Amino acid sequence: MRSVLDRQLHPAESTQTGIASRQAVLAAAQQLIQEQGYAGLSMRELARRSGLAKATIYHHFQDKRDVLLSVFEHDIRTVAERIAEAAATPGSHAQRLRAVIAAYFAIQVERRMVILNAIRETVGLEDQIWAIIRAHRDDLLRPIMSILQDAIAAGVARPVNVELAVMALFGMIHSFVTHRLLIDGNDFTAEMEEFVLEMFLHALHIPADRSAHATPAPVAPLHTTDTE
Amino acid sequence: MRSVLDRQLHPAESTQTGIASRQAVLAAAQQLIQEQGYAGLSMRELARRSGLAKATIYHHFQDKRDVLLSVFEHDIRTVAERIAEAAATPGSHAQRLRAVIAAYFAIQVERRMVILNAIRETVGLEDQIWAIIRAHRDDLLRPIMSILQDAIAAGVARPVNVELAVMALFGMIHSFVTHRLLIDGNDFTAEMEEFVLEMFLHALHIPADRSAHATPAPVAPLHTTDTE
Amino acid sequence: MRSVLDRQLHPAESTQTGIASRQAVLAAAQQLIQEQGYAGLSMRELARRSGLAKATIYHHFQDKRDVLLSVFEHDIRTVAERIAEAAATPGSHAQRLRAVIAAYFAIQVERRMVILNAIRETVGLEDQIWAIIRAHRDDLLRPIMSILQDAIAAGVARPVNVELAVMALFGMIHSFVTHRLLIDGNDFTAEMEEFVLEMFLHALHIPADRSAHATPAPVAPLHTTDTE
Amino acid sequence: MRSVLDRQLHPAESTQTGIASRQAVLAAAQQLIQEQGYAGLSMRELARRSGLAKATIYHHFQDKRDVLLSVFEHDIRTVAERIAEAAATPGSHAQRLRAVIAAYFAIQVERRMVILNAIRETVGLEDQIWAIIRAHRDDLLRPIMSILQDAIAAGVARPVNVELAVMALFGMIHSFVTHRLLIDGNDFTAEMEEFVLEMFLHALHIPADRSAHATPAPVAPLHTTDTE
DNA sequence: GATGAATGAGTGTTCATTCAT
DNA sequence: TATGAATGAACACTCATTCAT
Repeated sequence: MRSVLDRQLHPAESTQTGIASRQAVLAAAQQLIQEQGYAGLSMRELARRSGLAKATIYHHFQDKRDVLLSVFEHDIRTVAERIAEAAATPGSHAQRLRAVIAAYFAIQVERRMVILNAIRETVGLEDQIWAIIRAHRDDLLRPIMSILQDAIAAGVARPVNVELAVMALFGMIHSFVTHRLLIDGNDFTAEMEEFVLEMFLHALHIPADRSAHATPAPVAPLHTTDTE
Repeated sequence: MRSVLDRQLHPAESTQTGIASRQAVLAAAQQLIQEQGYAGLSMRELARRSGLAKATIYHHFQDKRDVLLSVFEHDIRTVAERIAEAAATPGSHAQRLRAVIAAYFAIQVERRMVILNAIRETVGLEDQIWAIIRAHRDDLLRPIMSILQDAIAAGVARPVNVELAVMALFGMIHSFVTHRLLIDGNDFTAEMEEFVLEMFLHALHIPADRSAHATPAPVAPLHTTDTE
Repeated sequence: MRSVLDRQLHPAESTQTGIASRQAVLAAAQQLIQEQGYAGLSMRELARRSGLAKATIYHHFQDKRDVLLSVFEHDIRTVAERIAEAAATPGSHAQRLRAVIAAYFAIQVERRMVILNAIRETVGLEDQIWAIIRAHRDDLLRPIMSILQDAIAAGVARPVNVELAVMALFGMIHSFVTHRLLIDGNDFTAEMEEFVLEMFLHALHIPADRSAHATPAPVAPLHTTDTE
Repeated sequence: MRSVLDRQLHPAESTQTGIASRQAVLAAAQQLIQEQGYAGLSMRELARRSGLAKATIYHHFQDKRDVLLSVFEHDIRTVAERIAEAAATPGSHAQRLRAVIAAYFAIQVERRMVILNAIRETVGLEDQIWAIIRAHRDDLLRPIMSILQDAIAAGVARPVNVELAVMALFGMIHSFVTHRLLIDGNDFTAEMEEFVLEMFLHALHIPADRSAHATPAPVAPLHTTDTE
């Protein structure tokens, strides 16, 4: 009966099968949310997909909210990891930003869902979701903010509010991802990545570094347990 | 029974009271969506708020989808009008962009809903919503694209894909609006508007024009019929 | 959608079929409660018995609480009527008390449920049930209290707190009814009635009047609409 | 797995902790029933309160029915003890009746539940509950019946069916307790006790004995194991 | 144009109980 | 003795929609 709201339990106490069931639910939930949005997450369907009885889900999670929050937290954490990884790419500021942008693009497209923007669906849940977001927002933004701070300190970028700059960067990416997923459908990812990078570099006066394209870290599918 | 999908009917056939009822439904729907998101739009509540019986709503709309689509179309049209209005502000390119940004910010905040991003909630409706968006996307983007094209033609801005640039601009704004509405709550609108404008101008190499702040067109509440 | 909590609607507005359905639900509910107690009143079963769909019940009643309260109020009102009727029997004080006792015995046995005592089952409902009980308690007690006041004024009975005396009378009857219904099963009603009357008359020093047995008013089944 | 229905097991087989667990369950059950009525006794909550796992309860009791019946039997036994104790008060018949009435009042109020009347909630359980009641009814009634028989034999009371008389007495008390607990809330216990005693004495023509108020035996909380 | 009545399918959640360990 | 895991059946209630009037 581990839950997002109940973290004091040590994770090793659960039996092997117990953990497996719990993760089966989370995996099914993640998949359902990707396919049908938050509103599409019905406990009935979740039970069907996870291969468990409805009542069994309630053995592992307090309620639907708890499932949702667990998925949400796991996801935001995974995204933060991916971004941090990409930001750690060696190379020039431009190269590192390119890697970050590519990674974030990849994650968003891969999941058909934009975490930060998808919040709006979850009206009655907002209070608890805020807490999770506030707790992880820094992890999400910090690696990129660091790059910008470095660049500014090095005199390579003009001085700006780096937090706002990163938010602006995320916004641009969201916009293109949404467009690609919902409107156009064609894959102009490479082109869009290039455009976003260029806009961002120009906005901050960072010189483009076209000598070599940084190879973005390969993006593993979410909810794989091997990286945890 | 006029509906979005049923436009061949001539508009004069409805009685005075008929039109009034239809608009009462639309107004109630718009209000409900703002308050509770798309998922919060239940026919029961819609009936209660509009003062009509549930069955009566089905006289004016084919089904819930039809109500949703009607609201959606009306809204996107209103937003397009506001943007066009703001883009028509006389002044330098920078001033006009400032007006556009301010207007878009105002609309989004005013409604607690970001149209383009909110689409994701409406899985299953997407097909029909796409049609509406595709039909109106140009109206939304064109006025701002024009400004950029002018600026580029005048040698004031560097040459870029103007469509992508406008999408990037919208994305940045969405990002800040979301943050303000859901995470922070404090009103840093002025600061954020300034930041977005500055980022965008720098990204396009458009010289800032601080001689005078363009006064954005006053934003009327949506769903007022007087402007139609 | 008339409900206990929603009395301002004028009763004539409902259609004939609407009223019929509402009463079918109330009748089924009354029957179920008799058979299985308050806890046995499931909406599922209520739908089955009343021949309506579950959702239809919610068209006529706000929720289960509303059904329960409606039945409860109707019942307590009916009991009050029966008692008032019996108390109006012409004859000596002893005769009238005998009539009242017989009537109350009959009602309780007929229904397998003792209203005033059965309250205890309805823990979470108590607040609203209290309101109904307080509103009707006087109607229940007053007719019998009148008999006692008359008897006291006439010097026939010793002076006592008549309200407490009537409560004591009800308590004795409940005790015997419970015993008969749940423990013994045999019908000693006549004997028990006689015993209760005798105890009560002695307790108040009212001389027994054995000249003629008052014929108790015939007890019609509850929930018949002809008396409303 | 000792249970009410399974008495052939020799009591010494249980370990010390086993007995403790069993009684923890009974104590929690008793408390839950007091607070929420019979319907409020859920195995889940029972597990939580008793500090045991749900499955463990099934080691000590066959099923929920068994728990209920065990509590019920323990309670009725305790009540019988208290009454016998009070009836053994030395003094006149009136004094002993006063002691009995006070004791019974105290028990009922203390528990917010009237055993004999509360049965009605437990439809479907009735068959087994009857058995318990029949087995203990005599223990409950006999001490008071004895007082009356003494009084009649001594020519102090008029001759009546003493069993019915005691049932009538219990009924009066239940009525006042119910009223106090559910309707009025104020504590008129002393006044009500006096009234009941007076009614009963008059009903049986037992002379009141106001020389000294018998001090009722102090009422210990139920489910204490020290008195067993 | 308007509505009360009605409904099947679905919502999330709790129930008492079983079983392998 | 003890328990985590699991479950089918039930729970009260809401959904968007239809239809006769």
